[in-house]
Amino acid sequence: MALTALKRQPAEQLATDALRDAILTGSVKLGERLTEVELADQFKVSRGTVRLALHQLSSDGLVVLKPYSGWSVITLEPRDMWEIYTMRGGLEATGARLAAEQLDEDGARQLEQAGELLFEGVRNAVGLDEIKRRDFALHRCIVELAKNSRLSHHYRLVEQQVRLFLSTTYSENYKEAVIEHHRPIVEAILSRNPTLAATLSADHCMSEGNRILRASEETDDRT
Amino acid sequence: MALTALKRQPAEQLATDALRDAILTGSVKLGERLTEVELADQFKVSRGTVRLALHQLSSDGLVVLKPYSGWSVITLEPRDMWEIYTMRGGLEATGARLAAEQLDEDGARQLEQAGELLFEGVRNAVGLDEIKRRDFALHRCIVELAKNSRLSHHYRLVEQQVRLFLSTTYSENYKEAVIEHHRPIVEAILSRNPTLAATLSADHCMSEGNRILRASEETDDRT
DNA sequence: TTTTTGCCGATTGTCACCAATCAGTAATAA
DNA sequence: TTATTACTGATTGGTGACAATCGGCAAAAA
Repeated sequence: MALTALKRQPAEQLATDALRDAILTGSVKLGERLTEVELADQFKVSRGTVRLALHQLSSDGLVVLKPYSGWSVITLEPRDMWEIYTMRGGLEATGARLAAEQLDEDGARQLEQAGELLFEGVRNAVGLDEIKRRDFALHRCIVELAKNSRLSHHYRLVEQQVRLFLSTTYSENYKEAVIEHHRPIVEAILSRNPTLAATLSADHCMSEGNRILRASEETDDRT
Repeated sequence: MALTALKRQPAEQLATDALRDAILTGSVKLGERLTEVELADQFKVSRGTVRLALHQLSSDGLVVLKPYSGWSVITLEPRDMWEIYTMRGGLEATGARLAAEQLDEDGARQLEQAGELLFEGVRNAVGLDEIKRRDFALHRCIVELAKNSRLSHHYRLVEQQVRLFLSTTYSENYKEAVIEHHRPIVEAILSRNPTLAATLSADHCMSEGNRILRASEETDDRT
């Protein structure tokens, strides 16, 4: 008798996750219109269930509802990118500060591991998607080390929005910068320097934000 | 013809707001159990509507759902207070920094006004509730000056949680400290010093958090 | 032509009913 | 007695039908 507990998922949760995933992977586009009946048909659940899912995602800031009129996936203007990256910077700075203040043996090990995984990936030139994944994982690791569930929650929401336009914005040649951007942050935390860790994190996000903002402006110019 | 647009509110919104208000004012207690049917009866709406409202408040972190079992208002341990005040500090620091960076004539006027309203209230000894209101208003004013809708949104959520245990934690004798705590922050922003504004804001929240944490520990000791 | 009015299809908003699940209790068997 | 099973009430999970609202279009009036 050593069976793993199988977790039932209520349909509302499944629908929410499925739709969220569809939005984040870009299989439903930004600004696309969503109707409750159509989604209900596709997911093979009732409208009420879809409705609940949509409201959840609305709280997460991924879709918006115009009353009695319709749902649609949010759109992202340059202004939104600024907002999102500013938020990310602020939250990560808080996270990095707390992480550095409270770092223990176990946390140090996790952080080193997450960092090394990213750096190793860059050196061995694994796929760009994989690098992105490890990049996100490192940032998330830092935030988790703050041991603040509310911070983690808010950060997850912002991270989602980052993914949202990262799925449209590409960049092959920023790989080299990854190591030099992240290494100092990791080391500041490992050496338990809260102020430095916070400053570096905020700056890193700002420069990332500016880089992506510039990239998207170039794209806009072409059109 | 100069009639103000009357805004119809869907029942879901009304229910959400009413329940939120009931929780924040303490007319439903922390940890109290909530059933969908009972709420539906009281609000004179259907269960589906209440259900939607509860899910919304769940996203806001005010209530929690144990699947197939029941809803209840969240409870707040000392650990939660630490989390909340840490968050608040981080967000306000970000807000204050941005406010100082982008301050314009109009913003400066609003900030001075909000500050003066609070300080004047303290000097003239208006009610404690009124002081709290003006205190919140000043903090909110600063965050709004950052002109970042996402920051405002996240801050509102955290502010709600602050109210949640401020409704149970009292303190008559912190009035004197109010001016000396807030004045420097306001002036740092007015003098457009982002770094100082951020630091002061974070420190202010931390000390507030510690004060309330101590107060609640004393209360716990008595029981 | 221009403005107003009424209509219609699409979509969300609301409701009442039934199903699934949980937690505690009583009945039953060892 | 003790452990297992079956039952029961309460609560959430899910569905289909109906009502309210919106936006655009066509008909009618000016």
